[in-house]
Amino acid sequence: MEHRTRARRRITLQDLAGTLGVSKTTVSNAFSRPDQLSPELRARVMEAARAAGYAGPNPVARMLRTGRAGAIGLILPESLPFALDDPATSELIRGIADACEERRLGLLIVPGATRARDPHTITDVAVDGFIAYSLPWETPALQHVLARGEPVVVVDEPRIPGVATVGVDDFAGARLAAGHLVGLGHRRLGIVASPFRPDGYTGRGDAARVSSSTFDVATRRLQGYRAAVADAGLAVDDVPLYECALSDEELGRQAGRDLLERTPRPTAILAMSDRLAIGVLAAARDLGVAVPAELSIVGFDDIPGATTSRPSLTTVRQPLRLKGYAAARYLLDAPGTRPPDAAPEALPPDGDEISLPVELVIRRSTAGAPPA
Amino acid sequence: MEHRTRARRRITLQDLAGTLGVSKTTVSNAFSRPDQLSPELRARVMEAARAAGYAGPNPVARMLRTGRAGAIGLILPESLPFALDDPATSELIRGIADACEERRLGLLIVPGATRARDPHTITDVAVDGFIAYSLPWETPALQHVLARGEPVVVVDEPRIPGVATVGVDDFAGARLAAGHLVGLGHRRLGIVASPFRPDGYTGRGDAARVSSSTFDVATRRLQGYRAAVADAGLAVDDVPLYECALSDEELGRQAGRDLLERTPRPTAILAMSDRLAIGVLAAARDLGVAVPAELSIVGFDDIPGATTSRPSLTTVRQPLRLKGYAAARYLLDAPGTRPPDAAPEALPPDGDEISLPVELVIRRSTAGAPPA
DNA sequence: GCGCTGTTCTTGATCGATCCAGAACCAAAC
DNA sequence: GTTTGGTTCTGGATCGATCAAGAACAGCGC
Repeated sequence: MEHRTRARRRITLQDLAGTLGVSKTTVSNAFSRPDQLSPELRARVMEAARAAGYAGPNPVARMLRTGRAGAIGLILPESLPFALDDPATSELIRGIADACEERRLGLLIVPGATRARDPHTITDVAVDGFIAYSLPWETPALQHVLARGEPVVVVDEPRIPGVATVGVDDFAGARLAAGHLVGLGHRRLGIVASPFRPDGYTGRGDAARVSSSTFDVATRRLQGYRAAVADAGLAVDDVPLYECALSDEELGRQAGRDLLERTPRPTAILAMSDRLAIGVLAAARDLGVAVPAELSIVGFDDIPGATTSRPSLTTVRQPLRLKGYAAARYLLDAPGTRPPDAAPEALPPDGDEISLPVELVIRRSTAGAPPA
Repeated sequence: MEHRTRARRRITLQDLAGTLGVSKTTVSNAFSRPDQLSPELRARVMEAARAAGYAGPNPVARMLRTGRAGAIGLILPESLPFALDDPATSELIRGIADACEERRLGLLIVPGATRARDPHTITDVAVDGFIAYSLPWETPALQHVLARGEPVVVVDEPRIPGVATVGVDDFAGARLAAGHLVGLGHRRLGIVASPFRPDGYTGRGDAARVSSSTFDVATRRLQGYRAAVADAGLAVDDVPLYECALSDEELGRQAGRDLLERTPRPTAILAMSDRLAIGVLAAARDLGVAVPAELSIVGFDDIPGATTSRPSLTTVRQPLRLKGYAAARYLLDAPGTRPPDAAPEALPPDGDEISLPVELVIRRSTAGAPPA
């Protein structure tokens, strides 16, 4: 037991150099730059290292010296368990992981940014840059990252001047969705929204909340919906809105029930995410409303579950996994980010906004409006 | 543009101390130990920091000095996308994340350990300890971690003398599953196994592969199955075995088809994971074999999908999320792991094996054996 | 023999913080 | 007036590596 209590100081590169009678640079080279020393000496060093139980340079010391951390950080708004439950988020993570594997980098996850007031977890973490996903304006964690001056790429939101952002054209996507419905003859629509503010509110739409929204994506999608509604000559204010604090099936169901119990009942519902849309599907089932005969539903995202739902979901597809991949690649390759020795020319400027394409995918949850 | 190219050296604690005319220790204390200096001076320091754009101590430098990294590493056998697809793995991650949030630690994911020959990704990462999940014997990445002497907790496998392991009693669980089936009168069983060696083999059982297995869990579950079979007075060697390279539905289906096309057809199939079992369910559907009337199926794990499958799955429940949580807690609290200042007494010895309980959950995929 | 190029290895500075021991100062206690 | 005690602040050593510059020595051509 003694060997643990005594906290025998771990052997260092310096020690090893000492016992070998060579300089520490040589030992360092043996591990990190094998071409810089003769094969025989290198073999001797490695042998001595094995004998001494030295497993290679301390990563932290190396980081300090080189300035590279070998990992990127992912800042998530909610807890990791929640993120894993959410297909859109986990697709995003897959995309980021794809890029990390290409570059052989670790992925450091820092969840719960929306809740955490304490910057501790963020500031104490060693990464080469951060990806911040779907955060409200003024998230303290994000402020700290920006203050620290580390490279950051934001995915979806918030758009911050001078900070690179990867996202989709939410306005166009939403407009496409709503345009599809009005094109099918629907005149009584309803909207199920993801949150406008990160305060846990779930309930009927509230103009004050909408106008003070701290979530860009929800705002832009709403504008897209309304643009199509207005284009069709309908009154934007007549479209009922239900806001859900979280994008999950249960709240979508709750929203669906609220909207479907109104009179006149909407003939079509726009949901800002597929999970919400699937919840609305459940609400329709609960209330005996036939989809798509009596009610059309359009989601957003095109998560895997959108094809397997009953009926399958018409939705706005966004390339979720690609979004993660693109964000990571941009983070790693953009000028502010890449190692100083890399050529700085011919790279996109900082603060870029990368917009990935969206596409309306028509499945079985939408059909012509029922006769009035 | 110039400000980026020029790579203006980032301001340090030292610089700040210089401009303020105080010592760096004082500045350090202002950030990390506010009680060590007068409120006025601290205010001055913080103000100057804000003015200078200094966002707090460099985490890497702090790590080097303090020896704490503020994150734990998770070594996964496959890619992260695969892990996220696998409900058992993602439950485990949830559990680990629970513990990380309690302790406000980051979670650094290092995937693809089975494939990676190059230790680079592992050795370059700064963490306070590793959780290694379900790795075959002699995974190079694991060897490196052990060589480095970092605290490690293994989840499930491999069991290594002197290394703490968190798992379940696979033998007992498997025996329970098989005992349930023979208790129902089944005499012709089949087994769908998770891999015995990490070489991508999928196909009929092979005694040589089984006896040279590098996956402890599969081995112990097989032994558990066979123990129950032997207890019932049946010939162990008569039970057909199909090995799947990966624990996913598609391979389970393939295995199911193989087993169900044999004559005599098995009346019950034991699968080493729920995903495999769900694949067997699909195979039965493909071949028009009624479950449970003509075929009983027992899974392992009790993933969320086990209740929603048609029919719902009888399975051996293991507390997946708790397993992750327990592993992380053990890593953080066990003697080898905790910061040197903590009291070392009254803690479990190193190399402990924590075994979490399993439980047979009987649902609708099992029933009495059909009349011969 | 002289300079030249190239390989192999070493020295000393550096990355940016924390920590330890102690200095300076002031107030209370004897 | 000296001691004691308690804040508050400082200087230098230290964590464990990498890096830039240069020394030592070899081989090669002329």
